[in-house]
Amino acid sequence: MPAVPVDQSEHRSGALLDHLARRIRLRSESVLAPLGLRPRHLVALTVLRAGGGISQQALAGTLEMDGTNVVGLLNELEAERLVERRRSPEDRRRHVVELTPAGAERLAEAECALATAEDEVLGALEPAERETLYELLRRAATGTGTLSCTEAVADADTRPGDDRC
Amino acid sequence: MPAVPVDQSEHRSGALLDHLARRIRLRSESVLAPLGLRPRHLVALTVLRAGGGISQQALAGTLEMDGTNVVGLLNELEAERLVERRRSPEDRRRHVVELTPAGAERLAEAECALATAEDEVLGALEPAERETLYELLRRAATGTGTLSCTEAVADADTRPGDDRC
DNA sequence: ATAAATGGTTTGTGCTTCACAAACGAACCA
DNA sequence: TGGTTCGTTTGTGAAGCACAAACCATTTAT
Repeated sequence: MPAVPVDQSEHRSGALLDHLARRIRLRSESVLAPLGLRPRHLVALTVLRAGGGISQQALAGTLEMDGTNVVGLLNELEAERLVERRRSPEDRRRHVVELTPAGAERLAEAECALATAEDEVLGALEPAERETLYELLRRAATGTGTLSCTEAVADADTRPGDDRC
Repeated sequence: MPAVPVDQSEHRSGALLDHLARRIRLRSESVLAPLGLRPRHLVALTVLRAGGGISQQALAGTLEMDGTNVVGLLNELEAERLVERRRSPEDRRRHVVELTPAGAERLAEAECALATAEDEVLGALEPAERETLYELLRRAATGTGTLSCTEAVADADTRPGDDRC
């Protein structure tokens, strides 16, 4: 038995994650509705912003949802020009899905609108802690190993003026 | 305009949280099924472990779900003796809900069973980071302000022998 | 060149979760 | 006594989702 003081590997985050996600989703739905979006859309847009130019089945893979349902989701997003399907030049069966400028803008709007919802749920955390949380979640979601902040920041700061919500 | 270098308040965690929660839930369902539990049960048990001896409508409040559906949830949990409803001595309309020893044990089992599911989803994070994530989530979920680790650890370590999964 | 496999699409079915409403008994409070 | 609150039951309806079947266009293998 090692001399390590306490075993802290018992802490399982699953239920907490589920709980918080639900609480945010409840608030998000009402906030997102006026924008014509549902939480699911937001997740898809976020994934596309993180790694665009992706095939539909790759998207279905990272979203871990059935391909047929991805079709419907993309139909809705494309109907509002938030997303674009282009045929891949290498394999013309494939659709390359990408966020349109309008989509990026709408996503930013939605995130702004969600600010209060998140503030409500994550109110117990200080700004720095929320940033830590964000970074941990992002890394877990993208599967990326340790990554300097620079990429994310560079990504978020390509919009010059409208930093304020 | 202050001299702060970059605005990092734009990072919204909602979609990421939703995404990760979904990924964990997908895996959890199959793992939890043999134990006769569903993710929702786990959340309820976790809440009860964190703050037991609570009334049903208080539980409905923190769970943010309809009271009528809480009844059904508790019925299922009580049918397996994981939870106990006792009438409150002060107000005999009220039910005081508490985790039974069997419930605590089952919860621990479930968390163990979920280890692999979480490992899969949170694989990109190192153990220390996962612990940080857990602590942030826990604080956000319980609404508790900055809190020393001691409580959580003391809570988790009342079981002496079975630390290993 | 012909056959088989693949990416995407459409349609339909069914399950599960959930919110919400209505009506009830029991207990509390005025 | 009457109004109110807690828990309960039952039912309804919407939404999210997985899954299957059938289809076209295209790619790949034989």
